[in-house]
Amino acid sequence: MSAASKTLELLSFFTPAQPEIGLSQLCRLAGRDKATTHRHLQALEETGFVEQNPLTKRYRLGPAILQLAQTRELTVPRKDGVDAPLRALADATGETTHASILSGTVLYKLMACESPRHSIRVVIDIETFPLHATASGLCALAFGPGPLLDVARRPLTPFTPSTIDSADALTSAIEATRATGFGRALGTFETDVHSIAAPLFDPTGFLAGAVSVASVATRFTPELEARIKTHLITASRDITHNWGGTIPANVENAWANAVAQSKDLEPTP
Amino acid sequence: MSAASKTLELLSFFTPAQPEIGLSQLCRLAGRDKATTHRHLQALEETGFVEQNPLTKRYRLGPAILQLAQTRELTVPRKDGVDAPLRALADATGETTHASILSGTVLYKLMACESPRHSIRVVIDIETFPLHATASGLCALAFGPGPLLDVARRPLTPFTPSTIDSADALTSAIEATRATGFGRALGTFETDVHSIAAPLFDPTGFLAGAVSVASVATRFTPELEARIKTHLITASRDITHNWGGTIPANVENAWANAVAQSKDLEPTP
DNA sequence: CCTGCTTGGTTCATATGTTGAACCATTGTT
DNA sequence: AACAATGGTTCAACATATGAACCAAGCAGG
Repeated sequence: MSAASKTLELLSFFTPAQPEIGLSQLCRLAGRDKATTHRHLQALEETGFVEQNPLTKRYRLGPAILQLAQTRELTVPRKDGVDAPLRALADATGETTHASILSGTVLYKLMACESPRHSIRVVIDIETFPLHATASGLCALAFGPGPLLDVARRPLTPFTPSTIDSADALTSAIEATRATGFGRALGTFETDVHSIAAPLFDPTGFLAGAVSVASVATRFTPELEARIKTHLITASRDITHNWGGTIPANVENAWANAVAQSKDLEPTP
Repeated sequence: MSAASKTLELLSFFTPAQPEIGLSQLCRLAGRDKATTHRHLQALEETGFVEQNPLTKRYRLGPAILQLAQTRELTVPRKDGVDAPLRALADATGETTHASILSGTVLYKLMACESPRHSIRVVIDIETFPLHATASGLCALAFGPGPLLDVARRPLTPFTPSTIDSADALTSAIEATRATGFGRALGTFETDVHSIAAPLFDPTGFLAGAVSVASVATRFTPELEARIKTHLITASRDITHNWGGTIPANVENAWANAVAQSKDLEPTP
């Protein structure tokens, strides 16, 4: 691992839950020497990526980040165009929703939105989504670039007893995702969290990310799942459209089939 | 310069004007070897700070930045609370306005706002403000932490024939800023750009940044200057208040004196 | 006042990771 | 076909990162 990577890694320890970190604390978190960490922090401070609270001497993220974020959003507008559909999806389903974007072989959280409907709800507090264990990840594997598969297989970390742990099981999960147009992850990342996700596409037709609804197992009935799926279709179409892309025909077809089947199996009373 | 700094420096070449940069181009911009730059980019890509456009193979800023920006804004809310006052200031003065924040010894651009009043207007296209040559910089020097002075003196780069080029001249400019509560830079950074700035403060009473109006020399009359100053006071109070701070008494007094004097000298007809 | 604990920060010999000229593979242009 | 771009890779030479040990400052308790 390069020195630069190690330096950049430090930034990932700053989260809304812990926005200010002291030198010693950061050493423990990163598992690195104090001198090393200090020099890394100095490099980050020089370039404006962190700054030191003059009162507490602790470090926090710096202003340079804001500028880069602005440039990024101008270059690849993603946050714009996600907010409204994500909120609408949360309102319609009464569950927590989130959107993620694929960069290289990593699926990053872009935004999450909780519905106030239930007091027990899922909170998304991870920054990147494991590809084999989440609904969004399955979408990425099913509709994203090929090399993703090699990366996903590498560790196949078992988060829960239900986590997919064999290459075969993963392949069939991916096939199911391709067939229905929805990623499905029932307690495979966190027990009692059931998620359904739909893919998102950019103007070039590539998979750009995923939108997902995370529900609590105890209230995840087939009716809810069907409702989530219909609203997911809308959300995915809206976001993809806002990003200047269109849903590929094969995905639209898969959705149509999936919805038709669920109607056959569970006819509305 | 550390390898990490060099890596981070690469990010600063991505701007709204040039959001996608190829490897060779970036080598030229950074003046570094191709292999070096490539490894740096890989480190940035691993951590999500840049991503490669799969079509053009060129690099652009990545999604990790957005998350950090969100955390930063939650930690130190600055953008919120600047937008409205800055816009109001631009409307009231008919000139380009901008806000900057101090981090360590560097004054970073936070946001700029152009007024559509005149078709000839100032455009802020720098990312950091030289302390000795800009109105905002003088505010930082006058009201900011002491060590800033040592840094400002180091190069004293002459941007225009009017740029302050001696330690004595700088000292008296800072004293003038302290006395009036306004930083004044008439063509010292760019010829024909006249700027007035007021300081901004955070909850701990430290100088947090500056708010500034940049006008075109040919229309910069004493009347306009007076109007800019009164509106700057409002903007500075508003932003500082939005950041949870208050204007120190000495600054308020300086403003009161400055406004009274300008009224004596230039009585309203 | 001292002792012990924490914190942020610095030093310097060691060796690890970084560097860049030269290299290859593709692509588009003349 | 030859040329000149592009992105990307290799490896010996060397510069730079590393971390144990160190200092100074602040704080709590006896």
